[in-house]
Amino acid sequence: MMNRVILVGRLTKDPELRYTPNGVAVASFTLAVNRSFTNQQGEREADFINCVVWRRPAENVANFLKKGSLAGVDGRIQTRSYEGQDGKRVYVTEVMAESVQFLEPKGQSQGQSQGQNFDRGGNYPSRSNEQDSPFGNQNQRQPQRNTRLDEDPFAGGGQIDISDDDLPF
Amino acid sequence: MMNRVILVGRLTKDPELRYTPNGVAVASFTLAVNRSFTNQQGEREADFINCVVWRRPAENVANFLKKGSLAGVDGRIQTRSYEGQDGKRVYVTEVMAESVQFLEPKGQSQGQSQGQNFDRGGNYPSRSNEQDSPFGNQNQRQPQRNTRLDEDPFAGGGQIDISDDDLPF
Amino acid sequence: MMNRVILVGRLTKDPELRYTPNGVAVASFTLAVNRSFTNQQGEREADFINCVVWRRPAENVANFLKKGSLAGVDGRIQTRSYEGQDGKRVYVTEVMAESVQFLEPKGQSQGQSQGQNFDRGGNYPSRSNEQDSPFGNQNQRQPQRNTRLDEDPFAGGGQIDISDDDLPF
Amino acid sequence: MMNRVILVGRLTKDPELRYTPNGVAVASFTLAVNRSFTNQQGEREADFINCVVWRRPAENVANFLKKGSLAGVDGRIQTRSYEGQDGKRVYVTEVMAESVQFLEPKGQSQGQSQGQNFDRGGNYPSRSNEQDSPFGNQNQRQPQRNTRLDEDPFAGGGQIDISDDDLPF
DNA sequence: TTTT
DNA sequence: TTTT
Repeated sequence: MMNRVILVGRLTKDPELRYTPNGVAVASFTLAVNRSFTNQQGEREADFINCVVWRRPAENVANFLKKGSLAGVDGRIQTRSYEGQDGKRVYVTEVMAESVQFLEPKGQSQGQSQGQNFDRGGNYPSRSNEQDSPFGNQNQRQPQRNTRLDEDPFAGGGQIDISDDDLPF
Repeated sequence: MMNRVILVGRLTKDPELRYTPNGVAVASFTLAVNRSFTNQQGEREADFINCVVWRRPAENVANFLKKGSLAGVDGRIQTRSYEGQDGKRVYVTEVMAESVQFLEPKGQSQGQSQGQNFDRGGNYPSRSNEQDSPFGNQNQRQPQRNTRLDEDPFAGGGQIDISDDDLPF
Repeated sequence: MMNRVILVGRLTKDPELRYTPNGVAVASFTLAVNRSFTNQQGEREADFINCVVWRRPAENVANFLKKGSLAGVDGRIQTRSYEGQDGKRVYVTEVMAESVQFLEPKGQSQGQSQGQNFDRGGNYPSRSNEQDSPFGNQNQRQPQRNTRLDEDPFAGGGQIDISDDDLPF
Repeated sequence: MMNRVILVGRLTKDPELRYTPNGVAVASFTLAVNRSFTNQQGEREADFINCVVWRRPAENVANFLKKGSLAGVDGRIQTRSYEGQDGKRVYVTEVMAESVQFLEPKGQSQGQSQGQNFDRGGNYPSRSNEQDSPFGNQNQRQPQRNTRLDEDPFAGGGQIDISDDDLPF
């Protein structure tokens, strides 16, 4: 089984940074990737691809990228599902970024670190629980949260009234 | 802008082959790609990734792959949206396969063409309208169909009563 | 069989543009790709990866990229061999770019076409002979040239006295 | 900077497994990747791509893959150079595999672990010195060996009389 | 809900 | 709605 995605595009908005109850950082952002071909009307469309990063690179993304920034992503496609507000299952396909590359030239935008690679360092817990570890082991009132992400980070859940352990991340 | 996806996984079901009103073949299928790591429960999960192919490779996919077949995909992530039955916009992220590789060994399953590459040949119309050309130019009662795919090939629209030019593909 | 390479890096020199006897353009250039990790001395090394492009994108590369330009490449790894000057076989591994992306911001360097994708258009001969077609069919005094490239475009063959049909491309 | 390679092909020979003086495993093998197109003579050529893996996945490769095995590689292109026997610099381009996927069906060949992913586990030292750490820090009579690999694992150095700390890996 |  |  292989699963590899590489993208270069521009952020449609500032990235969103959140923390799990256990203090693990997650950033989410959408990349607009212009197509290399035009449609029948001669227009160049774009794909809008939702991306997620964890831990240190998440914080780097939040610090160095903003709406319009040119960024590269190397990661995998990930699918999850959650219960929608109407009670039916919503299926989500997004890119889990393993490294994010800042492609904005030095000095342009506020980023001082051109071409820096926001890699997952080697000092993090084993990859085998990278998705689930953020939720911790204690206090599992909604234990399914440990297997699959149960909310959509792109759905704008911020305005919903949630207690700490309801947090999607 | 760059957009590249490579997947190797197994079909969750037989592929579905359809034709646009203009006679262009489209196949859709879902690839189950097992993750290389395990979750907190020690289970190996999978991602279920929807893929679409057009034209000749679509027909090859329909002829040579079936539920459980091991296949490789080289393509791009594509996003589209359509009007859901409840009137609200549904956003779809899927993989538009440019070539599909049959990785099943010879003789296993019915496929007689091991390792064959279901490439888009060179004899097709220019890539610049690959998404839209299937829908043709005439009879545009729902002209938005020419810019964006307006139905979800994975939503099982087959049972809906549609006339020829309502076909999602 | 699958073979896909994606690179983002900077040109180590201006690209070299040549033409085959049949007038087909080939550009070659080397991309310096900084590694995301440091070595034992704490230095960040780079990989220097030779790339080749054909036809229209070759001319775009020659027109829009120069030493130091940031570029993205989507292509395949290609291996060839040729007779070295000492009579022994030299093996070459390089990237055959299918599309080249100019990632330099507008106005920076002379390139006026930021983010333009130097794709192979759809109007070229079928992919099935993309490597060989440049050499044409006539005048095959060195017919092996039609099967495999026989000189190294990165070896600096320019200073060698060659007649038109000795050209490596 | 981005650097990503994905390959699916067959081993041209049994993999070679070596150990550094410090006991770190390195496997090298060549993947034959058939092209998806044919040349002017209508023949389907192949690219022969040298690959290297380190540590645990190196041992898995040595145990489960052999000549003819179908394998997938996810990694990066790496370039190095070493002093040739004639005193001139030899430049090498190869694929440093980060994970190797065994694509042979169960029971075919000796491999009992179909579809297993020979990933680099999470329990290894940080990626920042993945290339150099095998050589250790002590006994650096040829200190350049710590910065760049100085011999070609594909050159068949086995027959050369070398003491332990001369080992290329 | 989309970027230059 | 998921594959071996």
